Amino acid sequence: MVTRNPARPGRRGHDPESVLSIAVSVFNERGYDGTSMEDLARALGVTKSAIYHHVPGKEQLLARALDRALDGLFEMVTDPRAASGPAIDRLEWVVRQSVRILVGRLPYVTLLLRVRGNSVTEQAALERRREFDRFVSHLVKEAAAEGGIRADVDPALVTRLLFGTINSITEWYQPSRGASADDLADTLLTITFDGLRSDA
Amino acid sequence: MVTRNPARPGRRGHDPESVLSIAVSVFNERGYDGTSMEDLARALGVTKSAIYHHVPGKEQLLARALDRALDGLFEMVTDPRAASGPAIDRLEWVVRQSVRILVGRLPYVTLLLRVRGNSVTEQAALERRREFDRFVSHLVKEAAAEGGIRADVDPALVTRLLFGTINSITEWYQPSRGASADDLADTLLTITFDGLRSDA
DNA sequence: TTGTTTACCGAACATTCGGTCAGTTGACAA
DNA sequence: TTGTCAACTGACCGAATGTTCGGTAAACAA
Repeated sequence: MVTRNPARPGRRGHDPESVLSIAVSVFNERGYDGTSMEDLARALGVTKSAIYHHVPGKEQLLARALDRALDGLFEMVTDPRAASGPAIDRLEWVVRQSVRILVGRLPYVTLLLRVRGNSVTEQAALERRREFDRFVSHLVKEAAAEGGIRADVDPALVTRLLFGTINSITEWYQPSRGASADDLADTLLTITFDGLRSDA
Repeated sequence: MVTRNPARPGRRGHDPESVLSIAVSVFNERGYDGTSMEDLARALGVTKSAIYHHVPGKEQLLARALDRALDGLFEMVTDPRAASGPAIDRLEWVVRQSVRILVGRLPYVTLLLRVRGNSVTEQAALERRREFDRFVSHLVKEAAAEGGIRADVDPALVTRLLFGTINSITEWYQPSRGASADDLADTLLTITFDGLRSDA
């Protein structure tokens, strides 16, 4: 049996992992459709054809990246901390955890949020994402029913705006500069749960 | 002098305006780079070459659409209602007005928010958008300095999250179903200014 | 009926696209 | 030194891309 050797023989250079991570960063700069295999090759410092030695093709590159984002989100759905306790507390945990995943897997989540369903790969990712949205939406409804969040706003609308706020982080966040994931989550929860206005 | 006659002679069919509006809706479905001139032709019910009778090319179509969104935003910057009074009130007005423009020019603003700078056209649009962001950012700083919004959060971060929330509306809003622009702005302001939590 | 204006078609264009393949290069182990 | 394995090159393919152009069809005015 051939086990993958970490220090394998042969020429050293790229492997599927490094190709993926560089490809995703280019996808996020120029957009998936706006990125050619030539663009990727240039960013990798190799020829176009070399990419096919590591990865079956462009769309597989996208599929692997999207799975990486979605797998993170679905770990949350099955976590016991999302299943018991007051809904408002579970919602807070899900929000905080979402920010953590978004920051921890920033390039992959960024790519996911820009998918529009142009291929079967993208449509499958969209469907998984919708499933996550339903999970969160249900949680917000519970929090509203338990009186944890204000009763004068539509829970479905709250869900959209709340996760719109979270997802917008991908538009500007840079891991090097700025706050950590936890600090960011703190600020976001303060604003969304207690409001911007002073006093209140 | 030749004035453009509204009921002009000749074969009736598309004009630059109808081409633009249909093109933008296709751009938003498939993404600008993911849309071919064939796609546009199919949506218009004509041949590829017919499009060039109305519009100089694909990129000009994008440029005109982006200007339509940006012109709306900059009308706000020069409005006297954004220049006098307590900063918190001006901020509230700008937020409400932003939602109105976003809803009123939904397809154009949606397109603008997805631009990443792949061409000079896109770069120019990004620069105008950054200028608008600076205007809003300054307003939030004023509101913080005047004590209108809470002092324990970074104004720059507040700006990003606040407009992240607003811009996320483009991800789901459908003019036919759901709330009007003003109702939507009311809910958004309630949540962002007073918070989700009940009581408070 | 004729002339003018506008909208459009169909064929072709140069270029770029994602992808294939046979062969070469370089690092390590034996 | 030789063999092996992975990484890579360069030439190439068919299809799709945005755009051009010469000619045509339809609506209106005269």
